[in-house]
Amino acid sequence: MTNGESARAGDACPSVAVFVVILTVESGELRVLLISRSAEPFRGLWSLPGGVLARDQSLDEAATNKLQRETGVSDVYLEQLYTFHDLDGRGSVAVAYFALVDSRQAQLAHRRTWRPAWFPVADLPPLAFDNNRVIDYALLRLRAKLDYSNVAYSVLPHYFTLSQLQRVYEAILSRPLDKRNFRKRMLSLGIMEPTGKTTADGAHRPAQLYAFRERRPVIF
Amino acid sequence: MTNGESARAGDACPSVAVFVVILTVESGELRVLLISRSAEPFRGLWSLPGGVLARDQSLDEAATNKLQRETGVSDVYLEQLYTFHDLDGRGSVAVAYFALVDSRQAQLAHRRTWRPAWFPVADLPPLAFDNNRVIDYALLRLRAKLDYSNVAYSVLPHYFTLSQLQRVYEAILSRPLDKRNFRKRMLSLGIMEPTGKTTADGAHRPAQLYAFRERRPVIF
DNA sequence: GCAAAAGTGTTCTCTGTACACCCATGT
DNA sequence: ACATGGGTGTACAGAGAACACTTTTGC
Repeated sequence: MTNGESARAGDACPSVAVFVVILTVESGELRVLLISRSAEPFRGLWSLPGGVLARDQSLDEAATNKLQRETGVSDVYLEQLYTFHDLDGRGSVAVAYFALVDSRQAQLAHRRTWRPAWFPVADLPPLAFDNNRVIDYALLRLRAKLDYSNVAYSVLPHYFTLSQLQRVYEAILSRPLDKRNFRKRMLSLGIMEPTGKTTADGAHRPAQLYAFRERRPVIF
Repeated sequence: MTNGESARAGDACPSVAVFVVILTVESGELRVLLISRSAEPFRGLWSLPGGVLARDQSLDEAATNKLQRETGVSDVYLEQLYTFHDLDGRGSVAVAYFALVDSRQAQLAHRRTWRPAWFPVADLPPLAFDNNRVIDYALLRLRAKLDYSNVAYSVLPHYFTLSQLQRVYEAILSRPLDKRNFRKRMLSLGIMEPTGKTTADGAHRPAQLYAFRERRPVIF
Protein backbone atom coordinates (compact mmCIF):
# COMPACT_ATOMS: atom_id res chain seq x y z
CA MET A 1 0.00 0.00 0.00
CA THR A 2 1.44 3.32 -0.96
CA ASN A 3 0.97 6.34 1.15
CA GLY A 4 -1.27 9.34 0.73
CA GLU A 5 -2.33 8.18 -2.68
CA SER A 6 -5.90 7.75 -3.80
CA ALA A 7 -6.89 4.67 -5.69
CA ARG A 8 -5.61 4.07 -9.18
CA ALA A 9 -6.57 1.51 -11.72
CA GLY A 10 -4.14 -1.22 -10.81
CA ASP A 11 -3.28 -4.44 -12.51
CA ALA A 12 -3.81 -6.49 -9.37
CA CYS A 13 -6.84 -4.76 -7.88
CA PRO A 14 -9.43 -6.85 -6.09
CA SER A 15 -12.92 -6.66 -7.56
CA VAL A 16 -15.74 -4.83 -5.84
CA ALA A 17 -19.22 -6.28 -5.44
CA VAL A 18 -22.37 -4.62 -4.13
CA PHE A 19 -25.06 -6.56 -2.26
CA VAL A 20 -28.43 -5.40 -1.02
CA VAL A 21 -30.30 -6.81 1.94
CA ILE A 22 -33.87 -6.05 0.86
CA LEU A 23 -36.27 -6.41 3.78
CA THR A 24 -40.01 -6.20 4.02
CA VAL A 25 -42.80 -6.98 6.47
CA GLU A 26 -45.41 -9.43 5.27
CA SER A 27 -47.93 -11.46 7.27
CA GLY A 28 -46.49 -10.04 10.44
CA GLU A 29 -43.04 -11.38 9.62
CA LEU A 30 -39.81 -9.69 8.67
CA ARG A 31 -38.69 -11.15 5.36
CA VAL A 32 -35.62 -10.85 3.16
CA LEU A 33 -35.35 -11.15 -0.60
CA LEU A 34 -33.12 -13.98 -1.77
CA ILE A 35 -32.18 -15.30 -5.16
CA SER A 36 -31.72 -18.87 -6.17
CA ARG A 37 -28.30 -19.33 -7.68
CA SER A 38 -28.32 -20.99 -11.04
CA ALA A 39 -24.56 -20.80 -11.47
CA GLU A 40 -21.53 -22.02 -9.61
CA PRO A 41 -20.27 -21.42 -7.05
CA PHE A 42 -22.99 -22.40 -4.59
CA ARG A 43 -25.35 -23.45 -7.35
CA GLY A 44 -28.79 -24.22 -5.94
CA LEU A 45 -28.22 -22.24 -2.75
CA TRP A 46 -29.82 -18.89 -2.09
CA SER A 47 -27.98 -15.61 -1.95
CA LEU A 48 -28.51 -11.89 -1.56
CA PRO A 49 -29.03 -9.94 -4.77
CA GLY A 50 -25.84 -8.27 -5.85
CA GLY A 51 -23.06 -8.27 -8.33
CA VAL A 52 -19.84 -6.78 -9.50
CA LEU A 53 -19.56 -3.00 -9.52
CA ALA A 54 -19.18 -1.57 -12.99
CA ARG A 55 -16.34 0.82 -13.62
CA ASP A 56 -18.51 3.88 -14.16
CA GLN A 57 -20.99 3.28 -11.36
CA SER A 58 -21.08 4.78 -7.92
CA LEU A 59 -21.80 2.46 -5.01
CA ASP A 60 -25.14 4.10 -4.29
CA GLU A 61 -26.13 3.87 -7.93
CA ALA A 62 -25.30 0.20 -8.03
CA ALA A 63 -27.37 -0.46 -4.92
CA THR A 64 -30.29 1.62 -6.16
CA ASN A 65 -30.23 -0.09 -9.55
CA LYS A 66 -30.09 -3.50 -8.01
CA LEU A 67 -33.07 -2.71 -5.80
CA GLN A 68 -35.01 -1.26 -8.71
CA ARG A 69 -34.31 -4.21 -10.97
CA GLU A 70 -35.24 -6.84 -8.43
CA THR A 71 -38.32 -5.22 -6.94
CA GLY A 72 -39.32 -2.37 -9.21
CA VAL A 73 -39.34 0.08 -6.31
CA SER A 74 -37.32 3.21 -5.69
CA ASP A 75 -37.59 6.08 -3.22
CA VAL A 76 -37.29 3.77 -0.27
CA TYR A 77 -35.03 3.64 2.72
CA LEU A 78 -31.63 2.53 1.45
CA GLU A 79 -28.49 2.80 3.48
CA GLN A 80 -24.94 1.52 3.29
CA LEU A 81 -24.33 -1.18 5.86
CA TYR A 82 -20.77 -2.38 5.94
CA THR A 83 -17.99 -3.43 3.62
CA PHE A 84 -16.99 -7.04 3.93
CA HIS A 85 -13.90 -8.72 2.73
CA ASP A 86 -13.57 -12.12 1.28
CA LEU A 87 -17.15 -13.26 1.71
CA ASP A 88 -16.52 -15.70 -1.08
CA GLY A 89 -13.04 -16.90 -0.19
CA ARG A 90 -11.64 -15.26 -3.29
CA GLY A 91 -10.51 -11.97 -1.83
CA SER A 92 -13.24 -9.74 -3.19
CA VAL A 93 -14.48 -6.61 -1.47
CA ALA A 94 -18.25 -6.60 -0.93
CA VAL A 95 -20.13 -3.42 -0.05
CA ALA A 96 -23.46 -4.29 1.56
CA TYR A 97 -26.54 -2.06 1.63
CA PHE A 98 -29.88 -2.55 3.23
CA ALA A 99 -33.32 -1.41 2.11
CA LEU A 100 -36.84 -1.62 3.45
CA VAL A 101 -39.66 -1.95 0.94
CA ASP A 102 -43.43 -2.31 0.90
CA SER A 103 -43.98 -5.82 -0.41
CA ARG A 104 -47.35 -4.84 -1.88
CA GLN A 105 -45.61 -2.35 -4.15
CA ALA A 106 -42.79 -4.68 -5.07
CA GLN A 107 -42.97 -6.59 -8.34
CA LEU A 108 -40.37 -9.28 -8.11
CA ALA A 109 -38.31 -9.78 -11.21
CA HIS A 110 -38.66 -13.20 -12.79
CA ARG A 111 -35.89 -14.04 -15.11
CA ARG A 112 -34.98 -17.21 -16.86
CA THR A 113 -31.90 -18.09 -14.90
CA TRP A 114 -32.87 -17.21 -11.36
CA ARG A 115 -35.87 -16.49 -9.24
CA PRO A 116 -36.16 -14.14 -6.31
CA ALA A 117 -38.37 -14.89 -3.30
CA TRP A 118 -39.12 -13.60 0.17
CA PHE A 119 -37.94 -15.63 3.16
CA PRO A 120 -38.69 -15.03 6.83
CA VAL A 121 -35.46 -13.93 8.46
CA ALA A 122 -36.21 -16.26 11.34
CA ASP A 123 -36.14 -19.26 9.04
CA LEU A 124 -33.59 -18.91 6.26
CA PRO A 125 -32.56 -21.58 3.78
CA PRO A 126 -28.88 -22.47 3.39
CA LEU A 127 -27.16 -19.39 2.00
CA ALA A 128 -24.29 -18.92 -0.40
CA PHE A 129 -21.09 -17.13 0.56
CA ASP A 130 -21.23 -15.71 4.05
CA ASN A 131 -24.59 -14.10 3.58
CA ASN A 132 -25.82 -15.00 7.05
CA ARG A 133 -23.34 -12.54 8.51
CA VAL A 134 -24.54 -9.79 6.21
CA ILE A 135 -28.20 -10.39 7.05
CA ASP A 136 -27.50 -10.51 10.78
CA TYR A 137 -25.70 -7.22 10.52
CA ALA A 138 -28.59 -5.67 8.61
CA LEU A 139 -31.06 -6.78 11.27
CA LEU A 140 -28.94 -5.25 14.02
CA ARG A 141 -28.79 -1.95 12.21
CA LEU A 142 -32.44 -1.92 11.29
CA ARG A 143 -33.54 -2.64 14.85
CA ALA A 144 -31.21 0.00 16.21
CA LYS A 145 -32.42 2.59 13.70
CA LEU A 146 -36.08 1.85 14.19
CA ASP A 147 -36.08 3.70 17.46
CA TYR A 148 -34.60 6.94 16.29
CA SER A 149 -35.39 7.28 12.61
CA ASN A 150 -38.34 7.12 10.28
CA VAL A 151 -37.20 3.97 8.43
CA ALA A 152 -40.70 2.56 8.62
CA TYR A 153 -42.01 5.02 6.05
CA SER A 154 -40.86 2.90 3.20
CA VAL A 155 -42.58 -0.27 4.33
CA LEU A 156 -46.01 1.34 4.62
CA PRO A 157 -48.44 3.00 2.19
CA HIS A 158 -48.69 6.81 2.27
CA TYR A 159 -51.73 6.61 4.54
CA PHE A 160 -51.61 4.18 7.41
CA THR A 161 -53.13 3.59 10.80
CA LEU A 162 -51.23 3.52 14.05
CA SER A 163 -52.11 -0.15 14.39
CA GLN A 164 -50.50 -0.93 11.05
CA LEU A 165 -47.42 0.98 12.12
CA GLN A 166 -47.31 -0.92 15.39
CA ARG A 167 -47.56 -4.25 13.59
CA VAL A 168 -44.56 -3.26 11.46
CA TYR A 169 -42.54 -2.37 14.55
CA GLU A 170 -43.54 -5.59 16.25
CA ALA A 171 -42.54 -7.66 13.23
CA ILE A 172 -39.14 -5.98 12.99
CA LEU A 173 -38.40 -6.20 16.70
CA SER A 174 -40.18 -9.54 17.00
CA ARG A 175 -41.77 -8.67 20.28
CA PRO A 176 -45.13 -7.20 21.26
CA LEU A 177 -45.36 -3.51 22.13
CA ASP A 178 -47.79 -1.74 24.42
CA LYS A 179 -50.43 0.07 22.38
CA ARG A 180 -50.74 3.17 24.54
CA ASN A 181 -47.03 3.67 25.01
CA PHE A 182 -46.38 3.07 21.34
CA ARG A 183 -48.91 5.69 20.25
CA LYS A 184 -47.75 8.21 22.80
CA ARG A 185 -44.15 7.85 21.66
CA MET A 186 -44.81 7.86 17.91
CA LEU A 187 -47.03 10.92 18.11
CA SER A 188 -44.63 12.77 20.38
CA LEU A 189 -41.85 12.38 17.80
CA GLY A 190 -43.81 14.71 15.54
CA ILE A 191 -42.85 12.75 12.44
CA MET A 192 -46.40 11.96 11.31
CA GLU A 193 -49.67 13.80 11.22
CA PRO A 194 -53.34 12.82 11.16
CA THR A 195 -54.91 13.20 7.72
CA GLY A 196 -58.49 13.54 8.91
CA LYS A 197 -59.40 10.52 6.81
CA THR A 198 -60.45 7.25 8.36
CA THR A 199 -60.54 3.63 7.33
CA ALA A 200 -63.82 1.77 6.93
CA ASP A 201 -62.69 -1.76 6.49
CA GLY A 202 -64.40 -4.07 8.88
CA ALA A 203 -66.75 -4.75 11.69
CA HIS A 204 -65.11 -2.34 14.07
CA ARG A 205 -64.52 1.28 14.81
CA PRO A 206 -62.87 3.16 11.90
CA ALA A 207 -59.21 4.11 12.38
CA GLN A 208 -57.60 7.48 11.90
CA LEU A 209 -55.20 7.56 8.94
CA TYR A 210 -51.80 9.17 9.39
CA ALA A 211 -49.05 10.18 6.97
CA PHE A 212 -45.32 10.73 7.54
CA ARG A 213 -44.29 14.36 7.22
CA GLU A 214 -41.10 13.29 5.45
CA ARG A 215 -40.84 10.34 3.12
CA ARG A 216 -37.07 10.31 3.01
CA PRO A 217 -34.45 9.07 5.50
CA VAL A 218 -34.39 11.23 8.63
CA ILE A 219 -32.61 10.61 11.92
CA PHE A 220 -33.83 12.08 15.17
CA MET B 1 -23.85 -5.67 -12.72
CA THR B 2 -24.63 -9.34 -12.93
CA ASN B 3 -26.93 -11.00 -10.51
CA GLY B 4 -26.26 -13.32 -7.62
CA GLU B 5 -22.58 -13.39 -8.43
CA SER B 6 -19.82 -12.63 -6.03
CA ALA B 7 -16.96 -10.46 -7.11
CA ARG B 8 -14.53 -11.65 -9.72
CA ALA B 9 -11.29 -10.25 -10.93
CA GLY B 10 -12.52 -8.09 -13.78
CA ASP B 11 -10.69 -6.18 -16.41
CA ALA B 12 -12.56 -2.96 -15.68
CA CYS B 13 -12.71 -3.10 -11.91
CA PRO B 14 -12.42 0.13 -9.97
CA SER B 15 -9.50 0.26 -7.56
CA VAL B 16 -9.98 0.04 -3.82
CA ALA B 17 -8.23 2.34 -1.36
CA VAL B 18 -8.14 2.19 2.42
CA PHE B 19 -7.89 5.32 4.57
CA VAL B 20 -7.51 5.63 8.31
CA VAL B 21 -8.68 8.55 10.42
CA ILE B 22 -6.21 8.31 13.29
CA LEU B 23 -7.33 10.40 16.23
CA THR B 24 -5.71 11.24 19.53
CA VAL B 25 -6.18 13.59 22.45
CA GLU B 26 -3.28 15.90 23.17
CA SER B 27 -3.18 19.10 25.20
CA GLY B 28 -6.89 18.80 25.78
CA GLU B 29 -7.59 18.80 22.06
CA LEU B 30 -8.83 16.14 19.70
CA ARG B 31 -6.27 15.80 16.91
CA VAL B 32 -6.05 13.90 13.66
CA LEU B 33 -2.99 12.55 11.88
CA LEU B 34 -2.43 14.02 8.43
CA ILE B 35 0.23 13.56 5.84
CA SER B 36 1.73 16.16 3.61
CA ARG B 37 1.40 15.13 0.01
CA SER B 38 4.61 15.21 -1.92
CA ALA B 39 3.05 13.93 -5.12
CA GLU B 40 0.27 15.00 -7.44
CA PRO B 41 -2.61 15.25 -7.26
CA PHE B 42 -3.06 17.79 -4.50
CA ARG B 43 0.69 18.16 -4.00
CA GLY B 44 1.39 20.26 -0.92
CA LEU B 45 -2.02 19.68 0.62
CA TRP B 46 -2.60 17.40 3.57
CA SER B 47 -4.45 14.12 3.44
CA LEU B 48 -5.44 11.14 5.53
CA PRO B 49 -2.98 8.25 5.55
CA GLY B 50 -4.10 5.56 3.18
CA GLY B 51 -3.43 3.86 -0.08
CA VAL B 52 -4.43 1.26 -2.57
CA LEU B 53 -5.47 -2.13 -1.25
CA ALA B 54 -3.12 -4.89 -2.31
CA ARG B 55 -4.59 -7.95 -3.91
CA ASP B 56 -3.81 -10.31 -1.08
CA GLN B 57 -4.76 -8.03 1.80
CA SER B 58 -7.96 -7.93 3.77
CA LEU B 59 -9.45 -4.53 4.51
CA ASP B 60 -8.79 -4.85 8.23
CA GLU B 61 -5.21 -5.89 7.57
CA ALA B 62 -4.64 -2.91 5.34
CA ALA B 63 -6.03 -0.53 7.98
CA THR B 64 -4.05 -2.18 10.79
CA ASN B 65 -0.84 -2.06 8.76
CA LYS B 66 -1.35 1.54 7.83
CA LEU B 67 -1.89 2.47 11.46
CA GLN B 68 1.12 0.47 12.56
CA ARG B 69 3.38 1.97 9.92
CA GLU B 70 2.37 5.55 10.59
CA THR B 71 2.28 5.49 14.37
CA GLY B 72 3.97 2.30 15.51
CA VAL B 73 0.98 1.35 17.62
CA SER B 74 -1.31 -1.65 17.45
CA ASP B 75 -3.95 -3.11 19.76
CA VAL B 76 -5.99 0.05 19.70
CA TYR B 77 -9.58 0.84 18.91
CA LEU B 78 -9.92 0.46 15.15
CA GLU B 79 -13.25 0.28 13.41
CA GLN B 80 -14.55 0.45 9.87
CA LEU B 81 -16.32 3.73 9.24
CA TYR B 82 -17.86 3.93 5.81
CA THR B 83 -17.07 3.23 2.19
CA PHE B 84 -16.93 6.28 0.01
CA HIS B 85 -17.06 6.52 -3.70
CA ASP B 86 -15.15 8.84 -5.91
CA LEU B 87 -13.46 10.89 -3.23
CA ASP B 88 -10.85 11.73 -5.79
CA GLY B 89 -13.02 12.32 -8.83
CA ARG B 90 -11.58 9.25 -10.52
CA GLY B 91 -14.16 6.68 -9.54
CA SER B 92 -12.22 4.83 -6.90
CA VAL B 93 -13.79 3.08 -3.93
CA ALA B 94 -12.37 4.21 -0.59
CA VAL B 95 -12.94 2.26 2.59
CA ALA B 96 -12.42 4.49 5.62
CA TYR B 97 -11.49 3.32 9.12
CA PHE B 98 -11.02 5.24 12.30
CA ALA B 99 -8.66 4.61 15.19
CA LEU B 100 -7.98 6.20 18.54
CA VAL B 101 -4.40 6.15 19.80
CA ASP B 102 -2.39 7.37 22.76
CA SER B 103 -0.16 10.05 21.30
CA ARG B 104 2.49 9.38 23.95
CA GLN B 105 2.88 5.87 22.64
CA ALA B 106 2.83 6.86 19.01
CA GLN B 107 6.11 7.25 17.14
CA LEU B 108 5.29 9.08 13.97
CA ALA B 109 6.96 7.75 10.87
CA HIS B 110 9.30 10.20 9.18
CA ARG B 111 10.04 9.30 5.63
CA ARG B 112 11.81 11.15 2.92
CA THR B 113 8.85 12.02 0.76
CA TRP B 114 6.17 12.90 3.27
CA ARG B 115 5.74 13.84 6.87
CA PRO B 116 2.89 13.06 9.18
CA ALA B 117 1.68 15.50 11.84
CA TRP B 118 -1.13 15.95 14.31
CA PHE B 119 -3.72 18.66 13.63
CA PRO B 120 -6.54 19.80 15.90
CA VAL B 121 -9.79 18.72 14.28
CA ALA B 122 -11.22 22.13 15.06
CA ASP B 123 -8.60 23.80 12.89
CA LEU B 124 -7.64 21.75 9.86
CA PRO B 125 -5.43 22.82 6.97
CA PRO B 126 -6.73 22.54 3.39
CA LEU B 127 -7.21 18.86 2.70
CA ALA B 128 -6.77 16.76 -0.41
CA PHE B 129 -9.61 14.80 -1.96
CA ASP B 130 -12.78 15.02 0.03
CA ASN B 131 -11.11 14.23 3.32
CA ASN B 132 -13.16 16.73 5.29
CA ARG B 133 -16.22 14.56 4.77
CA VAL B 134 -14.38 11.50 6.02
CA ILE B 135 -13.11 13.27 9.13
CA ASP B 136 -16.52 14.73 9.92
CA TYR B 137 -18.02 11.30 9.65
CA ALA B 138 -15.37 9.86 11.97
CA LEU B 139 -16.08 12.53 14.58
CA LEU B 140 -19.79 11.78 14.48
CA ARG B 141 -19.17 8.11 15.01
CA LEU B 142 -16.61 8.59 17.73
CA ARG B 143 -18.83 10.96 19.69
CA ALA B 144 -21.78 8.61 19.34
CA LYS B 145 -19.74 5.61 20.45
CA LEU B 146 -18.14 7.34 23.37
CA ASP B 147 -21.31 7.07 25.36
CA TYR B 148 -21.90 3.39 24.99
CA SER B 149 -18.52 1.78 24.39
CA ASN B 150 -15.06 1.69 25.92
CA VAL B 151 -13.32 3.42 22.98
CA ALA B 152 -11.39 5.57 25.41
CA TYR B 153 -9.21 2.68 26.53
CA SER B 154 -6.90 3.11 23.63
CA VAL B 155 -6.17 6.77 24.19
CA LEU B 156 -5.13 6.27 27.83
CA PRO B 157 -2.32 4.39 29.59
CA HIS B 158 -3.22 1.15 31.37
CA TYR B 159 -3.55 2.97 34.68
CA PHE B 160 -5.38 6.26 34.67
CA THR B 161 -7.28 8.53 36.98
CA LEU B 162 -10.92 9.47 36.59
CA SER B 163 -9.84 13.05 35.98
CA GLN B 164 -7.66 11.98 33.06
CA LEU B 165 -10.57 10.01 31.66
CA GLN B 166 -12.84 12.98 32.04
CA ARG B 167 -10.40 15.24 30.22
CA VAL B 168 -10.38 12.78 27.32
CA TYR B 169 -14.16 12.78 27.17
CA GLU B 170 -14.28 16.55 27.33
CA ALA B 171 -11.76 16.89 24.52
CA ILE B 172 -13.66 14.49 22.29
CA LEU B 173 -17.06 16.03 22.99
CA SER B 174 -15.59 19.54 23.23
CA ARG B 175 -17.73 20.49 26.14
CA PRO B 176 -17.23 20.40 29.90
CA LEU B 177 -18.76 17.57 31.92
CA ASP B 178 -19.90 17.54 35.51
CA LYS B 179 -17.36 15.74 37.67
CA ARG B 180 -19.77 13.99 40.01
CA ASN B 181 -22.13 12.83 37.29
CA PHE B 182 -19.25 11.69 35.13
CA ARG B 183 -17.75 9.55 37.88
CA LYS B 184 -21.08 8.09 38.87
CA ARG B 185 -21.83 7.08 35.31
CA MET B 186 -18.40 5.69 34.46
CA LEU B 187 -18.22 3.60 37.61
CA SER B 188 -21.78 2.34 37.21
CA LEU B 189 -20.90 0.96 33.76
CA GLY B 190 -18.64 -1.55 35.48
CA ILE B 191 -16.06 -1.32 32.71
CA MET B 192 -13.18 -0.26 34.92
CA GLU B 193 -11.93 -1.14 38.36
CA PRO B 194 -9.80 0.57 40.99
CA THR B 195 -6.27 -0.79 41.15
CA GLY B 196 -5.57 0.24 44.73
CA LYS B 197 -2.59 2.24 43.47
CA THR B 198 -2.55 6.01 43.61
CA THR B 199 -0.72 8.81 41.87
CA ALA B 200 1.74 11.04 43.73
CA ASP B 201 2.42 13.72 41.22
CA GLY B 202 1.83 17.14 42.63
CA ALA B 203 0.83 19.42 45.42
CA HIS B 204 -2.55 17.87 45.92
CA ARG B 205 -4.39 14.84 47.12
CA PRO B 206 -3.24 11.62 45.38
CA ALA B 207 -5.68 10.15 42.88
CA GLN B 208 -6.95 6.60 42.70
CA LEU B 209 -5.72 4.75 39.61
CA TYR B 210 -8.18 2.72 37.59
CA ALA B 211 -7.79 0.18 34.79
CA PHE B 212 -10.25 -0.96 32.12
CA ARG B 213 -11.42 -4.52 32.58
CA GLU B 214 -11.24 -5.07 28.84
CA ARG B 215 -8.69 -3.48 26.57
CA ARG B 216 -10.45 -4.39 23.36
CA PRO B 217 -13.52 -2.92 21.65
CA VAL B 218 -16.69 -3.56 23.64
CA ILE B 219 -20.14 -2.09 23.18
CA PHE B 220 -22.58 -1.76 26.06
C1' DG C 1 -76.21 -7.49 21.37
C1' DC C 2 -71.93 -9.16 20.27
C1' DA C 3 -67.51 -9.47 18.06
C1' DA C 4 -63.52 -6.83 16.64
C1' DA C 5 -60.35 -3.37 16.46
C1' DA C 6 -59.70 1.78 17.87
C1' DG C 7 -58.77 4.84 21.18
C1' DT C 8 -57.41 6.85 25.71
C1' DG C 9 -54.41 8.34 31.35
C1' DT C 10 -52.21 7.55 35.40
C1' DT C 11 -48.66 5.70 38.34
C1' DC C 12 -44.08 4.19 39.18
C1' DT C 13 -39.28 3.60 38.41
C1' DC C 14 -35.11 4.82 36.52
C1' DT C 15 -31.83 7.86 34.37
C1' DG C 16 -29.81 12.15 33.52
C1' DT C 17 -28.74 16.63 35.26
C1' DA C 18 -27.88 20.48 38.25
C1' DC C 19 -25.35 21.92 41.94
C1' DA C 20 -21.21 23.02 46.41
C1' DC C 21 -18.29 21.59 49.74
C1' DC C 22 -14.50 18.99 52.28
C1' DC C 23 -10.00 16.18 51.72
C1' DA C 24 -5.11 15.02 51.11
C1' DT C 25 -0.97 16.54 49.64
C1' DG C 26 3.39 19.68 48.49
C1' DT C 27 5.36 23.95 49.16
C1' DA D 1 -1.57 28.43 55.72
C1' DC D 2 -2.55 28.21 51.14
C1' DA D 3 -2.84 26.44 46.56
C1' DT D 4 -4.03 22.43 43.81
C1' DG D 5 -6.59 18.91 42.09
C1' DG D 6 -9.28 14.60 44.31
C1' DG D 7 -13.33 13.05 45.99
C1' DT D 8 -18.30 12.88 47.51
C1' DG D 9 -24.55 13.17 47.84
C1' DT D 10 -29.02 14.97 47.13
C1' DA D 11 -33.03 16.81 44.77
C1' DC D 12 -35.57 17.53 40.62
C1' DA D 13 -37.31 16.59 35.95
C1' DG D 14 -38.23 13.77 32.02
C1' DA D 15 -38.62 9.23 29.76
C1' DG D 16 -39.93 4.58 29.51
C1' DA D 17 -42.80 0.77 31.24
C1' DA D 18 -46.80 -1.33 33.31
C1' DC D 19 -51.51 -1.61 33.24
C1' DA D 20 -57.69 -1.89 31.76
C1' DC D 21 -61.57 0.02 30.16
C1' DT D 22 -64.73 2.62 26.83
C1' DT D 23 -65.96 3.61 21.88
C1' DT D 24 -67.45 2.81 17.27
C1' DT D 25 -68.63 0.10 13.82
C1' DG D 26 -70.60 -4.28 10.91
C1' DC D 27 -73.21 -8.10 11.27
